[in-house]
Amino acid sequence: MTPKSRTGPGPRDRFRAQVRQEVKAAALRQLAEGGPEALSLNAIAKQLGMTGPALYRYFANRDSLLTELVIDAYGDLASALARAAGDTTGHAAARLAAVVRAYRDWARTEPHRYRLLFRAPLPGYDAQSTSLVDASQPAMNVALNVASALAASDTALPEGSRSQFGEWMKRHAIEDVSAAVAARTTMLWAHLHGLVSLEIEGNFTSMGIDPTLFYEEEVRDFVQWF
Amino acid sequence: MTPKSRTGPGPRDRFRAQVRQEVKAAALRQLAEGGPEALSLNAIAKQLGMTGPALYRYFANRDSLLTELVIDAYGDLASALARAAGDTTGHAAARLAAVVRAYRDWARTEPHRYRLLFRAPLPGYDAQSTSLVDASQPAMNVALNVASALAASDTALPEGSRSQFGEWMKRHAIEDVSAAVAARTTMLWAHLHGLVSLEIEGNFTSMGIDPTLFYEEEVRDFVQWF
DNA sequence: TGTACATCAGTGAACGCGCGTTCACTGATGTAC
DNA sequence: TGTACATCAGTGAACGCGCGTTCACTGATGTAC
Repeated sequence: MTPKSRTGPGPRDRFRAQVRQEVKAAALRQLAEGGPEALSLNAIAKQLGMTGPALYRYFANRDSLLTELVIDAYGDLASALARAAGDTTGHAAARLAAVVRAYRDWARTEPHRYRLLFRAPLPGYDAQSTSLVDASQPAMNVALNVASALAASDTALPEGSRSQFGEWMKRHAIEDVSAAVAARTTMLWAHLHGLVSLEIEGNFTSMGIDPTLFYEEEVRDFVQWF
Repeated sequence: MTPKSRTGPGPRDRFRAQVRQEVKAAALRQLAEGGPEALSLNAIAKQLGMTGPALYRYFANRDSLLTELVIDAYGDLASALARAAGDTTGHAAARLAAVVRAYRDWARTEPHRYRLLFRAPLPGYDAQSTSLVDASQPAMNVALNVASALAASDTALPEGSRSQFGEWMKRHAIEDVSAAVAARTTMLWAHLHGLVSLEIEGNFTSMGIDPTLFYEEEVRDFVQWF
């Protein structure tokens, strides 16, 4: 039952919201140190000077905390990409390059959150649930829009792919993007994901190689494709 | 102290070797079901009808079992790639395509082992230790050799990359491969890793898209690069 | 060939630890009259 | 403005579980003479 006449959150609500944020911040600190399986409610509580059960006032259980972290991370990534796209003026290719670099930079700055997004974090945790797939959409949309500006006309694409991407776009209400651009952007994303995940796991470092040039090459390849 | 005059393993040695294999097989079964953090010595022992401490007769500890699984997996992947390269006759591009498909197929058949290779499996486990980097080399060599057959002449490559890859090859005693081919093959590998890891985590499935065509495109792109 | 001995696979108990989660409760805080 | 009440954050104990690892031991197996 809500209070008689009240608009906006009361002091208790604000307190709740703030503690929720602190819990999430502590959780991220743990992820940064120990990987997804190191996320422990008891340890988080201890870090905040509370006992374990207190957290159940703020999150239903461990999985919903994890889910919220994933959704936050998707939102954060999308913001970073959108900022890069918006900050850059000039040719669409330059904007795409900025988005690509922003993708890489975000992952390098917060590798633990990147891992949270793109690998099944825990046994039994469904990383492809509808809500999570939806949460990933905004970031993808940034890339799609910039890519669309690069290639107005619909280029060649095998019929199978055309219909598959067409369905996908219809399902996510994506308009003003051709199936060819969607397919090509997905491929770009896969390429970037390959580079980024090898980079943050230290594979290039152990080879003694700086992957920076690879990212620039991606952009050139992408542009030439149309 | 070794027995007086004996060549080859005795019955006890053979028994040991067999149990070791059974332990590893049980471990892989567990990985297939629960992910890397689900690998439990006690659970493995139970599956083999033994008690936990018995495993310490066969492996020093959990980490060395894990390491052995990783090394086995690298060997297995290298075999699969070499088989694909050897089975295919004809133009070098066809052989490369076969290797690419073999890479994908191996990952699809054994996603849990693929994950074991290309992500930091556990907090505190050093996936980039020297022995593991060495173990990964044979698989890379298969790709390098096939790629080399495709492009004999040394094409353009930024100076920074040229020297970095030159050093890398010197360190791993890789000969008859140009720095440009090494760089390009590394890029191909990163691309494939991106596709494969998204595929085995279910990202394409959740998009309703069959990534098969993407792999074929990789090969075409690679060949055209020279 | 038979017997004594060394080897070593496997057990069972124990150590110390951490996990997520539930439950009944205390005590402070904000709210309504 | 003051008092009674409802709300609800947080505690502490408990449940049941699993983990890796050590240790002293039993008992079977292979080996040497």
